Amino acid sequence: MRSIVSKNDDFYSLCDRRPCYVWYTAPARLSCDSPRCRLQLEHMADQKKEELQKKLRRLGVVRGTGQLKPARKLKPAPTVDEELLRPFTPSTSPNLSDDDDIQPLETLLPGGEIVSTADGDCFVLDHVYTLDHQHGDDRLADLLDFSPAAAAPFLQDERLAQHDFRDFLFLDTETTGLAGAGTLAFMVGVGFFEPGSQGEDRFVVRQYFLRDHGDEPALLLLLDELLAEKTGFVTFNGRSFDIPLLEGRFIMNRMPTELRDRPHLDLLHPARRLWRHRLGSCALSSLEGSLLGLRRSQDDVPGWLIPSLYNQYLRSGDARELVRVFYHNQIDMVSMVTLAARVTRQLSRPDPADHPIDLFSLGKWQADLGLSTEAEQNLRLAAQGDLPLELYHANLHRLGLLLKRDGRYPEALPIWQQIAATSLDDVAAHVEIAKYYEWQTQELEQARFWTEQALSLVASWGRRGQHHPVRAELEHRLNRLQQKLNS
DNA sequence: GTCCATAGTCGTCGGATGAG
DNA sequence: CTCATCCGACGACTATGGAC
Repeated sequence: MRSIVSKNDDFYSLCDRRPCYVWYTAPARLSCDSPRCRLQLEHMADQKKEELQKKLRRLGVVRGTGQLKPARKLKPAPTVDEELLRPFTPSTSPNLSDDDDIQPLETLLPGGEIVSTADGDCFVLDHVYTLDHQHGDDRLADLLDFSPAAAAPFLQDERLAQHDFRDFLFLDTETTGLAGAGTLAFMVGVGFFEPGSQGEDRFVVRQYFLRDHGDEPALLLLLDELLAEKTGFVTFNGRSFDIPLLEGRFIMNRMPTELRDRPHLDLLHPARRLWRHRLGSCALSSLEGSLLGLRRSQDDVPGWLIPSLYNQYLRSGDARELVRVFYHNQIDMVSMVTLAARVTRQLSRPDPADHPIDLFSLGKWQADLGLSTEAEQNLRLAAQGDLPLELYHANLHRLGLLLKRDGRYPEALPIWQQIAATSLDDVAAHVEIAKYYEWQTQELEQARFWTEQALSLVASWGRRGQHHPVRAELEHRLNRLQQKLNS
């Protein structure tokens, strides 16, 4: 088993730009500004850093390759993993280097079983949720009030309108790294609705797991069987990550696939468009806290730690730490269900009581798609709410543009005037008003007035306004208006 | 009818951002 | 040498309307 593991695994490498350590399971290409690096630094006390530096020197890892000492053999597995795990592990955490107490998977996850296929065996664990299961602020049943059809016009995929969420497979993989040809999905979690014994629906999370790399053909075979029963996917960033990765694995195992061609609701992009303005980060773990009302328990593990836990398991055969990975994957899957409900609800039945920032985000998306009626409604609702000034102006700009494109100039005018009245530096609204008077009503005096107003705004910027391109543009406009007025 | 300036639209590019 | 998507910026192209 050791031969599978590259000698770069569990590698500590020096970050290029600052004297901090980046811990990573592939050749590190991370900068100090990466979130992982910052997080790592947060959790690493100075004392620990020094200890690690000493250890790294002993291991022959130093900055630059010029002065490399021959590295000592890494046998037995160094305890450095432990050091890094400590901030995230309860103090009762088992000692990984204790070879006497290795616990195999089947003992730790009693519900799991080894399933045999024509291509070998694979560990499979099912977890069944009733639909009244509470997850954060929501219940799983909430999703079935909605349809993927709600997302069809927004994602511009009509196939989403033809199926129920019961026809979709929720999917989330845990892998040996972020990307690259050598990355494996050592766990594939799928979730689906199915009728229970009494006819009522339930939600099944099924996790396929590679006890070692040789199990992969069996995993793919079992996954393929399940895929045949379903038509589409719900994922979080699966379009960029999980699906291309799995497709690569199918190809490597000489199995035909059509994963990319399926209807696919990737929740990341709708979530970003709907909530980025209000919530900032739209990582699934952030959305759980800020949107779904969920706090992960102590049993969870941060995503970036997962590849090394798997490597640790491959080396030692001890699956104790992997229990947390199974848990993590399960929660991801269930979060996708309630997140899908939130997304489809927001797209199909926005509530006037929703946060005005969310109504703005939705209205803007609808406006971009040409859904003018709905867009106007939501942008006007948002404008009545309590928006931060910057978004308030962005909201009014989008509304003004919508009305202008619709030829409704007289209705757009008061919108632009509202921006001009409430902003100290919004030249764009002034220019729109000037255009309106010049080209729509030929009130050249008014047009000149608003152009001059805009110019005085730019002048108030001081040195920055002096050479700003908008100034030249405004002066050009003013000259033209002056000529028209003179003739 | 032609010419010109202006405004609006469309395609493209680079930077961010998620996924483990 | 991940990769799909979004977004803002920017240049090229097209449509429009006024002047002659």
